Amino acid sequence: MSKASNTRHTILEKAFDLIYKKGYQTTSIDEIIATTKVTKGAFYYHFKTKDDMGLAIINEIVKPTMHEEFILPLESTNDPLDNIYNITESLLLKNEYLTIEFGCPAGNLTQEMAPWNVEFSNALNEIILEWQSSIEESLQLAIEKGSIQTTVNPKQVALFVIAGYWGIRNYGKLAKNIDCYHTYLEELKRYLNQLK
Amino acid sequence: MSKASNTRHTILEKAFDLIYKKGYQTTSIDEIIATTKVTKGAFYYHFKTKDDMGLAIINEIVKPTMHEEFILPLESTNDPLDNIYNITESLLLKNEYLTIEFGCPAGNLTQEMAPWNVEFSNALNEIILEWQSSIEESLQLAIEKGSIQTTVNPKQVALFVIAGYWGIRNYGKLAKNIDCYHTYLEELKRYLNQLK
DNA sequence: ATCAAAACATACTAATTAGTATGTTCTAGC
DNA sequence: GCTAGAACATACTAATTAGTATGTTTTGAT
Repeated sequence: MSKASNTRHTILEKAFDLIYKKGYQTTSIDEIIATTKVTKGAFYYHFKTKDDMGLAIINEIVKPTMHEEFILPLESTNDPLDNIYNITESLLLKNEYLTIEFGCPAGNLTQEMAPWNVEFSNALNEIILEWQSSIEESLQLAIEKGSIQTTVNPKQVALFVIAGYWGIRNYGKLAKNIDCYHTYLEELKRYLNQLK
Repeated sequence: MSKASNTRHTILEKAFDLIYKKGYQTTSIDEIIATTKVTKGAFYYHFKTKDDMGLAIINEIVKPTMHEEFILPLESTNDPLDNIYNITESLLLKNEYLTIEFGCPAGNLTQEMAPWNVEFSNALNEIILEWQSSIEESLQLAIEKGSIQTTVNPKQVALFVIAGYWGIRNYGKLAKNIDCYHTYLEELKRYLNQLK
């Protein structure tokens, strides 16, 4: 990686971290350049505006990360329902980048920005739709294989799972204790099993 | 209501509306006093700080409203599962104060403020715990009456329902279309029926 | 080695922010 | 009607904000 694109990437990563913890609007450019030790000139060389940087974070940090941690594991040969449970459990209890008090980065950005920034909204929507359709597809495959009931509606289940994940992430921000994650996972397991 | 307490209440209501739509941090005092046509002197006579007003909004607007719309309907004599479904449907599709693109006021505030404001966090947590425990209690009663399975774990189901609600509210902010609410409600119905 | 463009550095600006200082007016009890 | 405190009004401040103007340095191709 060239020195310049390294600077750009450093900004994106540190800014992502600040935004994940503090929110987008309340993370200032001054704060970002202070923690990255990059000057304002360098920042505005790489990004036209703050929103330009925000979009780059969604597309170049959030999107690939979610692809790796949410989508790819779904494509394993295990039972789709097991996959969904294991991915959720892993995200809630084992992921090293996410902490309970700060929630889900994509969820946070959606909550904060979706009503007021069409570009953010579209970029986030793309990511979520990708997640949703890969859950759907894996469920559809399971129906065809006969491993889950034919009355299962893949679209509904996918949405239900995603909503649950975002919701428990937000709940966790209040509870600040992983007990709620365990409780949630127990019920998720029951819910998924009942689809078999 | 005296003129003074009327001023105070007007501030709280209009500020709530702005904060619901724009977020807490990005709603300025200047904006609040502009839309309420109250002067800064009046504002700071009624509220020590912005956070003081924020707390008052949670305790005096959000809390009673949620009590009325989330808790009280649970106490009707219907089947608890029907109650849960009907309340959720009513909140998602029929509530006149809530709109899909702006999500859930309590969920928004949690997302934005929980990690950084202990007082907000505590106040919001109180509200959610009240909601949660009233769902729990109504499920417990149903178990005792024999109308749902004895293997149902009320704590788990309550958390699952709340997470789902907050999650679909956040999802809706991206989707900006009530189709997702209908899809979610279908699966919620299926999930709840399976507990019988 | 030269040179043009890429990459970065510094010092500024104009707007907005929460909050304050210092008033004036209204209202209720006497 | 008088008066004290409640209720409100106006003009300010200091800090912070995103973004810009105007530079200097670094880099890679020739």
